[in-house]
Amino acid sequence: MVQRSSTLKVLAEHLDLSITTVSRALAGNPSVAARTRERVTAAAREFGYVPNLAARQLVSGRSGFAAFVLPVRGPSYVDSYLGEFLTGLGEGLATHGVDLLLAPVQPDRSELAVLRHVIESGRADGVVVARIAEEDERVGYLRERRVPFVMHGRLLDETAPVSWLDTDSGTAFGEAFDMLYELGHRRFGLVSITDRMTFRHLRERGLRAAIARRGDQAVELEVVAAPRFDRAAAVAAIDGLLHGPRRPTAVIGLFDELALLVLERAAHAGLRVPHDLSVVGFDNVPAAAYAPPGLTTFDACTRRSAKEIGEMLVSLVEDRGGEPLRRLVRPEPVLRGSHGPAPRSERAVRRGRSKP
Amino acid sequence: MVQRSSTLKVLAEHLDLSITTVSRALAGNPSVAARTRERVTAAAREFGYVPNLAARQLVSGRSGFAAFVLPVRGPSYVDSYLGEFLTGLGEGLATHGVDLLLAPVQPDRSELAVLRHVIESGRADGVVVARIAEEDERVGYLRERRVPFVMHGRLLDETAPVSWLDTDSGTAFGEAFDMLYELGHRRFGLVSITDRMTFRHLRERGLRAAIARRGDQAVELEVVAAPRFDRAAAVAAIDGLLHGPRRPTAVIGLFDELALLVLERAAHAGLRVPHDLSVVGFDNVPAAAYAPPGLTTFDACTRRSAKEIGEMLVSLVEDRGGEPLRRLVRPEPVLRGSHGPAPRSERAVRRGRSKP
DNA sequence: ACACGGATTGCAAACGTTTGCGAAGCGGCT
DNA sequence: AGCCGCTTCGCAAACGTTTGCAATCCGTGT
Repeated sequence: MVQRSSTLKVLAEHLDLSITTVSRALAGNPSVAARTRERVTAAAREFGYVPNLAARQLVSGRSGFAAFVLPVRGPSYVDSYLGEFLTGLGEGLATHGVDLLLAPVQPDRSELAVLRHVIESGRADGVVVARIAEEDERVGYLRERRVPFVMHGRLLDETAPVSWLDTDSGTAFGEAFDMLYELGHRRFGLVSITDRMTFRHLRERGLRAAIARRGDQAVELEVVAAPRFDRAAAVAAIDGLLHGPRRPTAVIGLFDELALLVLERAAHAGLRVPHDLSVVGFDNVPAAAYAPPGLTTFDACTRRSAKEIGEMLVSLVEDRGGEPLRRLVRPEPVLRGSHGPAPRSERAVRRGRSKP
Repeated sequence: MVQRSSTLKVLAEHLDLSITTVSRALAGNPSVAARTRERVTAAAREFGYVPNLAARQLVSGRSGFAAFVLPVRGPSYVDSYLGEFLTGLGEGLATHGVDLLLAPVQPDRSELAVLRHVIESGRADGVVVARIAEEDERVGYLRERRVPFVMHGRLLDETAPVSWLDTDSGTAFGEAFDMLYELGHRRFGLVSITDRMTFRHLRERGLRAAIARRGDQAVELEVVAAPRFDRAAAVAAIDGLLHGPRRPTAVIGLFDELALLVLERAAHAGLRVPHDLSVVGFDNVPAAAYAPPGLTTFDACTRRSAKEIGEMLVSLVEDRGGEPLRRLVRPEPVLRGSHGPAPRSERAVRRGRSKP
């Protein structure tokens, strides 16, 4: 074991004081004389005293940890989400002296089992949960167990008394549609996923709501989907969309990774972006800036969001039983080169059809 | 506080046994009767008992944590390093039941101070350190304090008895040179950083060694550098290289971020890659695949490396005082479109000059 | 002289484990 | 009957804190 650092007992003996007084002096308790406090703090500094946090936790019941369960990921991914998220979370927690507990999930265990262990063993005071599924057993457990937690993302049930921060991607998808509609597009494609994540639902809903608001019967929307991390299936779905009978002039990816794939398949099919096809994504991953002609997308502000999530969690842990906290952050549109006016021919066709 | 989960005391009372026996039964101690052990495990399962780890740590002296200090980062970066690294680390630690402690550094504190606190407070049994500087105070502290730790990267002093895993980027840079030389390139540029990180040194050295091995006086190398996260300075340095009197035909970036910037500035200067200029990077960040014509680079295998680092750290913590562990992983070349034969004109000029 | 009150300090319990050592029970042997 | 040894279990200390309560000291007012 690492050579133990100085303890209260050592300090107390050296100062000829009781452990109690030393403890109180360091805690800034006003009942200890100013002179004594000075002696104690001086000695503590000299001895390099740092309190043992396990011991403190045992009596205080607080661990000073916020937990995050490390998602199990496929072999590879074009995604800086995790790094940005954890960086932000760290920023949000740092100011309150809270550390981050990253619990990896062993191959044979479920994410819920890991979460349970972290909580029941008293390792963490609060939890942050990302990638919310429509039926999320983790959320169910945390609520029942009355553990302070904050979700990155929302539940479908808006009335549930839970704390969350979400990027308003529904509205963003609506904005994307409006922008593309103004540019003359009428035939839309959406590349989605089959996984039952709430964000899929919210984004599709946002898009459909915007379409409905417009009230233009000429607007068409074709939705294709593939399992989240199944690249081959996504390629097949996108190719189906691009080579279908009524190829859309504008395709929206549920997130950048899919939109980038659309860019790739479009190039492969000889389609020029944005001349023949407009493409819009969501997230603003780094690669979006590099893929020609530059992917138009929305910045999810992951890092900033995570920072706020950290702060929310801290305040949740401090005053238990308070009202749940909610926060909707507005994603920033990032206009690059992958969107443009609908192809002339299409516009002509449309006009032709709309006045027969 | 979170409602406490069941304790040994509760179990003991319920089973009419002593705490000692219950503890031993759950630990699989053979001195408890088989029948008793069964009763205990059954009750433990029924009560959902999970041992309090703070209490266990207090007596065992082990926290079950590996610590990683969250680097403070600039406002943005094209980098998936952190996410991949932590994912891999999690994988390496998970099988041994070790959790990851991510310590964020408060704005007014140094990274070393955070590390000190984590260690002295007994929060972690071991540490992993990345981004090794030539003079690294963190490493100095950990060695002196005899804390088990593993570095991602190396010290310049090869003889120091410390554990590390590093990607052999020096050799990779040599390979890059050899490949480009075979393609006819003779005038090389290296875009480096001014920060005194050991990997800068190793990569430059690897490149220079390969040049020396070749023993061709016609080979030229111009090195430019900028502070690590200063994009404007990097742009200026690269532009200087590209518009200098003896523009290189091949430019190597110390890492992908710089190589991608070279691609950008080359396009800006009207240079075609790889026709007029070859560019090679290192790391294989996701964006490298998207930036046209595809950045030729080396895969740093971050995730796999991190997994091994996790395993190394675990074995280091288990048997203290063992020999330091070292591991050099060979980076995979990823050949894409950004390298090619040296421009014809250049080759002609070279031939002309070499036989006057 | 005595009581009182405020300032300062210490005692001891508690948090939930692990573990060295001793005790009890019991069967078999002499 | 007495002893031994094995199996099974419990007592109590220890890990390093925090904290309610009591103790001490000292000065002041009556």
